[in-house]
Amino acid sequence: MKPYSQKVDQKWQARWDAAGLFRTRMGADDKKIYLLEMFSYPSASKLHLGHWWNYSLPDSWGRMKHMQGYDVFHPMGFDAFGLPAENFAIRSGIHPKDSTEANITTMEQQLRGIGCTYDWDTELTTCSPEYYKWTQWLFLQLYKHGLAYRKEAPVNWCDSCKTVLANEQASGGICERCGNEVLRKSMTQWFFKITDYAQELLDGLPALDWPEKTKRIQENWIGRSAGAEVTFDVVDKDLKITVFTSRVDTLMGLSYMVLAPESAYTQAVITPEYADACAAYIQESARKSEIERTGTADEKTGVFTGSYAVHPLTGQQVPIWLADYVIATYGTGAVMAVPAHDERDWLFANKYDLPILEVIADKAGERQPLPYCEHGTLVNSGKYDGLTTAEAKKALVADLAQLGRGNEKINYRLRDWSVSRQRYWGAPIPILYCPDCGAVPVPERDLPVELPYDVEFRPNGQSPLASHAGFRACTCPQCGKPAQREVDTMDTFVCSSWYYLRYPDAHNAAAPWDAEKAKHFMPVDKYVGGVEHAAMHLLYARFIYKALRDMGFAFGDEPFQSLVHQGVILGSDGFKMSKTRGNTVAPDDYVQKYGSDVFRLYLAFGFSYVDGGPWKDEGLLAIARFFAKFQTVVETFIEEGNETAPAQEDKELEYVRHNTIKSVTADIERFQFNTAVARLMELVTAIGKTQRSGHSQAYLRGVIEDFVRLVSPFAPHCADEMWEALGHSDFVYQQAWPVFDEKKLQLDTIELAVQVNGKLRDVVQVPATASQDEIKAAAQALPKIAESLAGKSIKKAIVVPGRLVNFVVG
RNA sequence: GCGGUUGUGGUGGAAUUGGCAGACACGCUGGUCUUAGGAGCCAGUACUUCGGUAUGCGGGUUCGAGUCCCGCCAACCGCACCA
Repeated sequence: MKPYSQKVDQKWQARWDAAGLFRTRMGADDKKIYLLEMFSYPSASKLHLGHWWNYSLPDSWGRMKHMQGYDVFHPMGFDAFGLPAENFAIRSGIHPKDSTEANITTMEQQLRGIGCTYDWDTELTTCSPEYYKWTQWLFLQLYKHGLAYRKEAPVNWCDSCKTVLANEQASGGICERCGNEVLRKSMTQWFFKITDYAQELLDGLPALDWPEKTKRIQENWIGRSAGAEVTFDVVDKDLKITVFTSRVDTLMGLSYMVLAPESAYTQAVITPEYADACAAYIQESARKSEIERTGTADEKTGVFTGSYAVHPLTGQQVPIWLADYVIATYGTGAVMAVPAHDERDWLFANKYDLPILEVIADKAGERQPLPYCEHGTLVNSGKYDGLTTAEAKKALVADLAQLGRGNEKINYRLRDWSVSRQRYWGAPIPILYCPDCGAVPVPERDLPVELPYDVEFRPNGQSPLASHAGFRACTCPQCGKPAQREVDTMDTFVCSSWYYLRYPDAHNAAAPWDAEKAKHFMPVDKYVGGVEHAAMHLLYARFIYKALRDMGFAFGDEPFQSLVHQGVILGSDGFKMSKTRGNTVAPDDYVQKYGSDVFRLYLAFGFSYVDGGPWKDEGLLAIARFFAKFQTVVETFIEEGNETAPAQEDKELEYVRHNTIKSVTADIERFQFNTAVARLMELVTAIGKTQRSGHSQAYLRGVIEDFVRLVSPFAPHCADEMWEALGHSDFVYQQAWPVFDEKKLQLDTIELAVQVNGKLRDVVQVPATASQDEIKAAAQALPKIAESLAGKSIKKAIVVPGRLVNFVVG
């Protein structure tokens, strides 16, 4: 047996490969596990610690599952389109395709070095035509079913990345990629109708085995709000304005209306007299960045439009204003203002001297200082006086509905997913524009629309593909006239919204997936990746999966049944690893010195998987020591030979052995790798002890082989090396996972804590079969307890089986 | 502002449903074996005035609270003028 090192890794990786050990059976086996980690972005730097952390530990889980008899499908691929490669190309002049392909080659090598159970036969790369052909096909399906559409809309524009961003990628007015401020710009863009699925995306959350935190983030992002729509006439105009409000109960306190500067109603209500002032205001707010607009929440600005709206119930006329505290893309872009009961309206009304009408008192009917934004009782509201907020909502909506002026309405903060990107390195949108036929989808038989190589990708404010004549010029498939291709590419999140469906049949040239295989393998049983995708990838993928179901590709309702977010490994200084801080850890250095298994086992042992924590070199040394220890145990066993003696069990060791099997199995199952390793350490200590005392070799073999099986998910190379040295010619991966024997965990005597009034006083040894009375008697007989109880009366004695006995005395 | 997470020894971290707080390690101390040891083995290691006190702080429920409830504090995360 060779002492464990990187050489051992290489030896076994080669053998596993040759044996095709990790190839999935792909049969109609009922016991399947689809294990998936979020695929990697092909970066120029080597695999970093985060990759090891993200990939090696779920791999341990998958290895156990395989040994438990599951057909484990564990694929890996590359999310290969996207801005970093293109930005790198702009800096270096190296083509994104070339750099990406080179990076992938390197990363594959390094990923193999971890020793994960990937089925490389199903590897996929989103930037290859064989993949993006189907991304384009997906776009066409969505288009065909009205879920992809084109509209001019205010969008998030990053002037540094020269592209539009989805709301999810421009959160807080900051570009998710480069950190620059995002500008608002009106552009014609392609959108996916994710809002059609808002309610279902919300409803599906409770049943998912996902971190609650992540569900909250999605819930928050979808932002359901129940309220009402109210429609107002505009004086002297043939125009109705509909607003959304969650406080229709305050309708009688209406004192003005506000439109977002970019709302659809805006231009129609501006009277000639106020045209200049309004135009100036609209221009001014368009110029402001998202940050400027939201940063000064207390400072409201606005301008009167010259028009008046009519209160649908009282007929009273109220002025219509423009103000950029109203958001064009939420609700209808128009709101009714009730300054007495809304903080924003309060500030605005005070600033511009608009009337303030108090209509809500508190629940007891007492008037409150304004603005009063709680629920309460109606006052000054005519026939609605005295109703509670909830009652008033119902009554008002009913009255409005009779007049055809209102209805209940659910609103969502979620907006449609903007997927157009004015960049080169992405999947071309499979649409063309014909002067006669308009936007025409590329026929499916003509897919893929290939991304040309010889393109000037340095940004000049328009899509790089626009300047490639050969790409742009095409023929309309409907009328045969010259037409022009769409020159924008798709958001890379489109590519990653469906990749999990492609894996089982990654190289199928005839279809995006094999329906039978997809049905068999979906949903993903365990999905592992960073929490930063909570409101992006994880939401998009759920949407696409549901949309596919509704388009007739029925796999199920949810793609990822169980989700785990790995924590973050910090530098040894406790800060996030960064090059500028100089606290990064390069896995390669450690792996060369200690081998993959030592590194993996340290990752398993040193941190809680979902929390992460600071890196410590000393921890790694401790694991190296543990390796030396258990290899010595195995070597000593082999050298001693003599397995002919009768196999005589060691009772104490049997207890540790079966306790280890039980705990390690449960701990790996719930991703508590650190405690699993702790139990393995206890087992090795116990085996060592037995080995040094008088022992039966024939018995020890069984225990040692169990240990090798149990440690193999964390240290697969070293495990196979030991397995071979123990005389086997197959792989540990093919062995059955040990099963614990409950009988071995039952001891003859057990130890119970003895408390007096809840305070620990002593412990008592009793036979495992002792009755409650016998336990009480034994406990009272203890000198310390007798002393504590002396002169006091026992009011109650509580016996918790297997745990403790508590005497309550007065 | 709203929603959420976290807070345990010198350190990393344990503690299924409330039931012996600090598993397993690191570090430290002592012993042992060694020509030697950054190795192995054994023991100790929260604080303590030895009665007790301890899981961010203050209350509460309970025979019993790190765990449940209420109120604070701190750090972090998500959303944020969403009507």
